[in-house]
Amino acid sequence: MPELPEVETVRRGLEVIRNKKITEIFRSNKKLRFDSTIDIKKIVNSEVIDIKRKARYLIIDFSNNKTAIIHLGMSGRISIKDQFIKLKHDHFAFKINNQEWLIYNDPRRFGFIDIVKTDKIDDHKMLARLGPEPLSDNFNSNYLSKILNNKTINIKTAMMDNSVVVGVGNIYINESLFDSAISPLRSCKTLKKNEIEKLINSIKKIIAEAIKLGGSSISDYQNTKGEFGYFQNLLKVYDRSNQDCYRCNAKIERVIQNGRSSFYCKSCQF
DNA sequence: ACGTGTACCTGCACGC
DNA sequence: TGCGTGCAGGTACACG
Repeated sequence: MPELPEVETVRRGLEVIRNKKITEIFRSNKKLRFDSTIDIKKIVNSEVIDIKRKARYLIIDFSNNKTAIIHLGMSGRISIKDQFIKLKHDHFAFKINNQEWLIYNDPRRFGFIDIVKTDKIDDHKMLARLGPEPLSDNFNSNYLSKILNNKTINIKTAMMDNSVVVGVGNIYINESLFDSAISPLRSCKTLKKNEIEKLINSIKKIIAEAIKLGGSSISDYQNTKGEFGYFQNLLKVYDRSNQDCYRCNAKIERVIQNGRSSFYCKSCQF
């Protein structure tokens, strides 16, 4: 489900649990990406003191010096509901202040929850090798040129690597490459400085706009209130194979790169 | 050290 | 209707 804009939308929705107490916990016996032996009961009776996001990870700090790291995988969804009536694929749930429930549902189970000591969070193996946030000043053309100069892989695969830049997934990299008129097939090394600048600007613009619109609801993404995002209405290439290019009217092509679909226009992306 | 392919899992849309 | 196939927002790892 989620790239950075969707996770950020969920994070904002979780603000309603700030300063509230976890009064009860449910955990299914199904394994998520990590084993089900992680003891999430450690946070019962503690209060939520902060809700952050790093890359596509939700980071929830608790008053007892514990932190929950949650990733939504491909199909994870968090909702806040008045009642907890367990549905298929509900894998954990927190009762909040004895009144509402935060419920995690994930059919494919590629997501996870882990609980670590708050001061050890950066040691977590999933957070260890993350590149800059796309909207931060650290993600700039000096930084990116240095990285791309050494790479022989295609630009699309490189930009989806979380050690290069975080949170840019298959939807938004396809859109960003279209916006900057760069072919996803280009070898990193061949990008000129002005193209790198264009690409960075497109990524920043598109990610920011998608956050503003509450993310993209392609199939099942919803925010914590069960509402859909709107950015999918603005998608220009993603999932548009054989349809007309909005810029030049040629047909959008679909190719597979590193096992993922890429959509692009052969006649106006170079 | 880097690049590629595969595994993890369920559900859905499609064609026969 | 039913079955087989391919595809889906991500990430880590095992190979060459």
